[in-house]
Amino acid sequence: MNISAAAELSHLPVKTIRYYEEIGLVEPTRSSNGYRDFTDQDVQTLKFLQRARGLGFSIEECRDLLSLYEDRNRASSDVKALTRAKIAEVERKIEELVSLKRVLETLAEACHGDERPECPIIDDLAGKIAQDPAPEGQGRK
Amino acid sequence: MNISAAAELSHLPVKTIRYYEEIGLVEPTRSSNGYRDFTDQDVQTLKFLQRARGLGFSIEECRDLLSLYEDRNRASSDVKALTRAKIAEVERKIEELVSLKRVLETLAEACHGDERPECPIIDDLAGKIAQDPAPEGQGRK
DNA sequence: GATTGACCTTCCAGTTACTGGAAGCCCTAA
DNA sequence: TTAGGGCTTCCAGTAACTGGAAGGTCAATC
Repeated sequence: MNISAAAELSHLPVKTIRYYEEIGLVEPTRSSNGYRDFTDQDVQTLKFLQRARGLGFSIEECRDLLSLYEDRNRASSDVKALTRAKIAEVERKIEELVSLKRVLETLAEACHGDERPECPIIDDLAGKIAQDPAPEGQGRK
Repeated sequence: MNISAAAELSHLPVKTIRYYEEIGLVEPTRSSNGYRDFTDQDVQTLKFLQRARGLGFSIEECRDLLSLYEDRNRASSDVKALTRAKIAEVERKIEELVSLKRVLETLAEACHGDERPECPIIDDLAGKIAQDPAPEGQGRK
């Protein structure tokens, strides 16, 4: 089948498929007219890539997974290890984002958000760590 | 001061500072020998950028924040709006990652992870949605 | 004065994973 | 035969740097 059919079946853009061929993830044969000719197996590979990329595996990880996929003798533990590592990575990213969100929320809450120019967000970015003291009343009203 | 001093004070790599100059985020003057000469104000700007980037603002958002920073008449509501939008973005990313993590965990848990080649992770990636039937016993053993 | 070594400069290329666009075949239907 | 759509390759651009090469500058040392 032609590239557009493969694209439709694999839910990948045509451009992406050409790119995957360029970096050696798929190797469709060519018809006499020079068009790429995808087999059902090629489409399977593309679908595999589409799913793995959607799960956050990098291209290089996909390459590894693909060789495990094609290796009828691989140990499932190898695949599981890759998946566990990816889970840990995702967890780290989540934690980073959560703490980032906390900082942003603190800033947003401190900002009155009106027409006045005073802005604790800008002040914080500028390095004026507001301190925001007065735990026992003593500052401004 | 020279670029390495500015780098130390702003906690930014030298290369990054040169890049920021290239894209117009800082404009240090030049000494007679051609070296960049950073003022304390320039370093303030660099620190500002370092913090804002660390909080996940893109370069273009940093540019906006910077012009708000430099605009003594800006309304704090403008800054707050940018921050709120960023919070929403971070929340979306967190949700995506959480659901991604759930999928990966489901796969990892289903995988026995031993020397045998059968692997539900690979099967899933390959599109064999395991179905995982046999709820009333009937299959092997 | 010469040399060493750190620091500075510019410029080019590479990273990740595509995406857009131009120029130009190929194929089918009207 | 012409129009259209699909296909090809190749080049460039994205985001935000990072690495490296080639070469100028400076301060200290011999």
